[in-house]
Amino acid sequence: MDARVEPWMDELLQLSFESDRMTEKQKRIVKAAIEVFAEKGFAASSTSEIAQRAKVAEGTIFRHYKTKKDLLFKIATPAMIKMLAPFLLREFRGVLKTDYERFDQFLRALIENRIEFLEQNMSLFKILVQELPFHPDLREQFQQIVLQQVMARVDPIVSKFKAAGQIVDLPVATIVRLCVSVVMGYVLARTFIGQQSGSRWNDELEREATIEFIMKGLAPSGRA
Amino acid sequence: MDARVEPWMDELLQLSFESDRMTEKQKRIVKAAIEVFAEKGFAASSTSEIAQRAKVAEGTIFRHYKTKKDLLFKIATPAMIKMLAPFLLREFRGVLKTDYERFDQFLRALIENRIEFLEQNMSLFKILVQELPFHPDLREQFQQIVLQQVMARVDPIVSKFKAAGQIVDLPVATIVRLCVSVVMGYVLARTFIGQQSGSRWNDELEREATIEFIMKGLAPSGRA
Amino acid sequence: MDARVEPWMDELLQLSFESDRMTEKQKRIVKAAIEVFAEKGFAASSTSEIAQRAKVAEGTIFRHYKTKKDLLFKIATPAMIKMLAPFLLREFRGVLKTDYERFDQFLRALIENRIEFLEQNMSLFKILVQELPFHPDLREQFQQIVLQQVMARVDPIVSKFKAAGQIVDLPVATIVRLCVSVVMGYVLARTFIGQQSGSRWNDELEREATIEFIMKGLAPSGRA
Amino acid sequence: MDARVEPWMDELLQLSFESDRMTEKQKRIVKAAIEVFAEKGFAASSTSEIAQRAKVAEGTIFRHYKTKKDLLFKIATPAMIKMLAPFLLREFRGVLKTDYERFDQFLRALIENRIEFLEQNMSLFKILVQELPFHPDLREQFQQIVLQQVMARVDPIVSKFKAAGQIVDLPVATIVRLCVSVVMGYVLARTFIGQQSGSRWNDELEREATIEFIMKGLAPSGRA
DNA sequence: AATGAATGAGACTTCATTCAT
DNA sequence: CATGAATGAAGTCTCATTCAT
Repeated sequence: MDARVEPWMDELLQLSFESDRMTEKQKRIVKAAIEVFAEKGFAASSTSEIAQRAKVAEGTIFRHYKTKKDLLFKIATPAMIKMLAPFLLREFRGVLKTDYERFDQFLRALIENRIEFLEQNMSLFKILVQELPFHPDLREQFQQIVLQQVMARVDPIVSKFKAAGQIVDLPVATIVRLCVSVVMGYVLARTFIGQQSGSRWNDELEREATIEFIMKGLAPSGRA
Repeated sequence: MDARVEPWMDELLQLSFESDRMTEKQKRIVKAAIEVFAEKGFAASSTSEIAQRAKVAEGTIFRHYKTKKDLLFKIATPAMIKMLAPFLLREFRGVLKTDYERFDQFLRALIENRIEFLEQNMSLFKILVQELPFHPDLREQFQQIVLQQVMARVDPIVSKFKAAGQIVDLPVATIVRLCVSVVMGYVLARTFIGQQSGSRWNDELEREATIEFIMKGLAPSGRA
Repeated sequence: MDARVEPWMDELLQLSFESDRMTEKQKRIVKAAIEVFAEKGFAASSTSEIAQRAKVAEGTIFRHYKTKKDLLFKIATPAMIKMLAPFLLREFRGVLKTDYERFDQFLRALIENRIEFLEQNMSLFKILVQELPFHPDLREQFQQIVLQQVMARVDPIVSKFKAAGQIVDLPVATIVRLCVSVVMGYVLARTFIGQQSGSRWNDELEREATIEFIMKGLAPSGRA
Repeated sequence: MDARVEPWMDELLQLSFESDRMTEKQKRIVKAAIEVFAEKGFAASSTSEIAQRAKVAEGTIFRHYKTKKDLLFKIATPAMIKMLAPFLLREFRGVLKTDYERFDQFLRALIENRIEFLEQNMSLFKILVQELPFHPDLREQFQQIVLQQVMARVDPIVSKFKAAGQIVDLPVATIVRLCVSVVMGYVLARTFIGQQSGSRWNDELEREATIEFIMKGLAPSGRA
């Protein structure tokens, strides 16, 4: 349970919180870059626009980030890590404590925690999702950090509930995939549909329906 | 049930099958463009590379498509329509006949039909998903064609199963969202994980688990 | 004597005379580039200035030459070859016919032929001399083409005169080095000093002195 | 014989030896600049690389040298002077004492002295040769210092040997040009060819051949 | 219809130089 | 004196698009 955080992970974690060490201008650059990348996509974003929005000279960007791609990576890597912080950091690990008695308690806690995060970091999330398919190195990072680290921490918890007969007997990876799909779908729908002017999106209802859907979907099969 | 296909829809449908009217070179251009767009993303693709792959002169592309964006649209619009063909075209509407007795029969038929399509048109699908966020006009088309048209046809069917007490009493939009999320998650996982060299992806198991997950998740709540 | 021209050499030779195949604009670009490179040096030359002088758009340069460096190379390689044409091409080989009875006849013929060439191609020569130290690949080409090819052709001739006791018994390479040094010195002085306004450069005298200096310097040692 | 050193020359001479007054950092800057300039050429060298190699901040360079070009000049001018030191400075003037009985003694002494210097200052020499063509002000300095000063001192010596019938009756400038050409050719060949791995450069032989070549080339013509 | 040379706007990036600390 | 972050002009190069052939 007390899975140790590897040393290199510590380093990464610090990376993701080093915004303290950034100069004022660097922060403006990163903020502007996140905005522009999210709005137009990485390839369609120009460093000149980023510079303008950040109110710095274009050259300043390249003093801090060797290339445009470097800027993307220096944004994307910490973003990944922040998304996983609850799974990695001791102080965040409260949400993962295994003494939830019921799976739906655990699921609800996790989902609510991450949904909140995603909503506050929609742009980062969008950039990640958009660019992962086009940058093999980014994708590898994602696999190593997200898939492996998260799975390593989630597996024992899910396994426990499986053993307790609370959820269906499927591979943990499959269970996680199903959960993630549904939650992502919820977040996307909320973002796209919810933003539309005339739409009526009853968030409470949708969230409840989503969680219940997962719970029922994962209920042990031979329940009858 | 025999929802009429509106006139403008006819036009669109023809658009999506007008490959017959295309010259040999046009077909090569479209094929090359789909490849390149899917590989690198629209913004990072160059017309020159498309021309090279299509083995035509750069100028030829612009003889058929006013701009690069026009090329994207002339690819994306038919793509959307092809994806919806089963919902729109009479001859395809077999999969949607409402005389399925059970919801899972209907779901299974639909899912299998569309999964097959997606797999054969992965590039088109990828382009659509990638570019929708960046092209409001494309997005609007998507909403008008996909959301409205499909919902118009799916709604009565789902409503029937709801009325029959076979599935949970949630808004049809919510039910569709949940289904689509899960299916997309399945397709994505299959594509990403399945392609990895050392991975063991038991497709039959995963697909069955996915469908069962949906079925259970949508089972009427007060079932007991 | 009828040393065959190797196949790859044929190719190179054609390269150096393919100006026929060049479009009007390409010729202007090359001409402008030679001018600017010679005036400012390669590194200090800007493609924008070259474009202006050639009266083409900057982009046009890069349609024909992938990079600025490519432009340099596409200029330098044929330049080297043209300089060696008399040593390589059959039709030029008149100057090298070995039936000169005396070494000074041979030397004089060669020098005058090459001096004339150098004067008509001063810019090319200057570029070569300036850039050779900074481009290893160019230097290697130079060594393979100039040093090896020329030496292969000059060696038998010089050896003959050596055997005939007309010139000093030193390694051919040394003899060539001494001759080349002196001729280069003559050309450089002529160019630098001769161009100065108030200078009195008696070309006939200098050239004669130069050739006589070489002849005497290379006279057999134990002449007495 | 005791040609006075003009006052302004004193200043220059001190310039070239003022390294004593340089701070530690200045010395590092100059050393780094010489390295980089020689390696890449002035135009292709960046002040940032110089700063890095000198292990000083970029700003520091500009505290001591107003511009990059100023740095070049502050390097090049003393370099010229050092090269001429034997001709200018009293204490060095030993090599130039006119009481050599034979011209070849004088020549040998001078050549050996300068060759040694060149080899120990190859980078400086290379920079000078490379940049002279592109900086008119540098060139003018060179002409005023080198050509005029050196000629003023060399002329009487060479004239003496001419008068004594030891060497050919050509203008002193011509004689000097011939000597310099040959010596430069020797130094260049030694540097380029001698550095190559598999090359066999017999330095003693080459140097002796070079000097003998000059001697014979300059021998009085009507000697017979 | 097809070509591909030509264009020029604009992309990313470098760099000498300045200046507040 | 020294620093190094910041600048913005200028550099190389790409690219969608046009047009004469």
